[in-house]
Amino acid sequence: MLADDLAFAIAAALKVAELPSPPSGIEIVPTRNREHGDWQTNTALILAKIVGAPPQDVAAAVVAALKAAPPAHVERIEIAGPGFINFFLAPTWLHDVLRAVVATGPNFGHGDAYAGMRINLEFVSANPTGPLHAGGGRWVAVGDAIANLLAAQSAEVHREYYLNDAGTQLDVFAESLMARYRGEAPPENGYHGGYLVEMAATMRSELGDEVDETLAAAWGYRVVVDALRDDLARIGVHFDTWFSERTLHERGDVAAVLDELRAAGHTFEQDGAEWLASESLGDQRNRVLVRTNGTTTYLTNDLAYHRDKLRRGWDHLIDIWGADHHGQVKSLQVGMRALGIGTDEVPEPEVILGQLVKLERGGELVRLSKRAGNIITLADILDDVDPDVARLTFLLQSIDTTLTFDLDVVTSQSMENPVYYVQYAHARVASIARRAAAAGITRVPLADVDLSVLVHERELDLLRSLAEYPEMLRGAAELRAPHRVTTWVREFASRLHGFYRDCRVMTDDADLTQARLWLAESVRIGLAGALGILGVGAPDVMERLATDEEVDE
RNA sequence: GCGCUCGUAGCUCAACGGAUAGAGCAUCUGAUUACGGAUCAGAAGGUUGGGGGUUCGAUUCCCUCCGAGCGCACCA
Repeated sequence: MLADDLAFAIAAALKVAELPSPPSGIEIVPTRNREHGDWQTNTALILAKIVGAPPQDVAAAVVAALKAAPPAHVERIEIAGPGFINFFLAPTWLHDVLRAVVATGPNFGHGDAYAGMRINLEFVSANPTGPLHAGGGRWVAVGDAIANLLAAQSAEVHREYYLNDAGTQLDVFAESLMARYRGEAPPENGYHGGYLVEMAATMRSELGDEVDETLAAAWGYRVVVDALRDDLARIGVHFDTWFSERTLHERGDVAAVLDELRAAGHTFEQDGAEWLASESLGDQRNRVLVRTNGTTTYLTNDLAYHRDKLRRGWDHLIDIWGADHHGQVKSLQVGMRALGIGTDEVPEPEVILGQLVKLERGGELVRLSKRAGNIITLADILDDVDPDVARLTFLLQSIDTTLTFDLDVVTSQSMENPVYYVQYAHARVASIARRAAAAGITRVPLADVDLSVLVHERELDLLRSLAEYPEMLRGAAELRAPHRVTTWVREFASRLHGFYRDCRVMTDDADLTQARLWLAESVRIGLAGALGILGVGAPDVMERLATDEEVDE
């Protein structure tokens, strides 16, 4: 790609100018402002400090050497601002981009930043005590997209769901289910959701009138897990492993972890409980490992769980958690360190924290609590909107920001969702191809097409977006920021719509038609690729909106 | 009180430490005998919460203050 050519040329120029090769911090990137050319580098600004010369002088020396052996496509090189070196390129460099997109196909933009890395990505992992709530959809969409991003950088990615099926929450759940089964109200601290009433009725019809608590717990657990799986399937997310916490207890993994922590001298007894001396390791405070009643805490079990993931061969562990769990991050990492994990070879678990979702309806905040029972589930959302709409809505903004999910806007006014804007772009491109085929116009091999006719700003903008796509994907993967893909694809779709408006593909000019058909094909690849990362469909046709008149009839 | 995260246009949000901070919505003004108008073009809108600091350069990094969300269990 061009960036490599420029980097190579700059490195060579530095040698000629007898300047040191710069350390990290140099960038060779597309300009944001067209007036500054097509690509820019801050090489001279970085080097100036090292060699103790004015940036302008350093830039002048580099540019002189560059001009002696200009990289391909470069028409003009300028020094501007505090010492930027700006490259003005012939449009031919973008025609190369088009060829690269078509040659690579669906995997265009993918990289190898994480080649050889075996990543276990755990996300959602909602307690099996009820249906997924609407806000949890954020982790479904974000987790799946991050998995796609990592895989696009050649990592082997394993999607995992952790079922907390051994704790007291499940007991409380079973008690609540039994209470409903007997026609009573759930216990004070139990689950009051209406779904338990329905479940209890189903249980009675399936299992009869002689159900005891043990049977109810087993049956309820199975039903809830099946429901979780179904909801996830509806939105198109598949987990490779559903890991049961019970396994850890049954196999003795939890006991083994405790023994190791004791042997390493990281535990102590106090107030009848056994503690992890985590404060001395950097945690906010010490944490209980074994309660007074002899049972282990969530932390102890989680340590055993994460170590199991490593033992299963995953060398990089990533958890996606809601911000309400941020207090546990340090405990987990410090605990793993106490187990001797968290070395240079084996990094400690990485935790991606995401801010919570705020649900609104009619401008009013909707308070959600699985226990209180006033839940709005992900299934409720999917009853009203297409999974694509739900997914993109969750992927519109950075996970560092609180997401306000307005149920009225997303459902009743769903046509305003940007997903349609982007999908429409894809449908338009597909439509062009259909029209061409219907008119008997077929694309000749790309090698035989003269792309130099693609000089319209609309055309070049599309190709510029495609040129930036690989670097955008890499950055989104590294930052675990799928919303960057959303931002990119919205911009790209906007450029397609602009192109569509100003540039007719099929004209009497056969050469131009061929070039634009191939441009359309490269755009299709880019749109489909980005939407694929996001887990959003790229339809060839879209149902026409009903007009007001049609609605009236 | 302590900790984590956040604060950008009227609203919702973008912006690898880079040049003149960008989109959408809302507001105003325009565009369609053509490949799907679910579209496009333009205008207006900003002291990036306040104040310091580092840097050639700060929305971005550091300190401090203000404000918001979330944590601070022998629940998960």
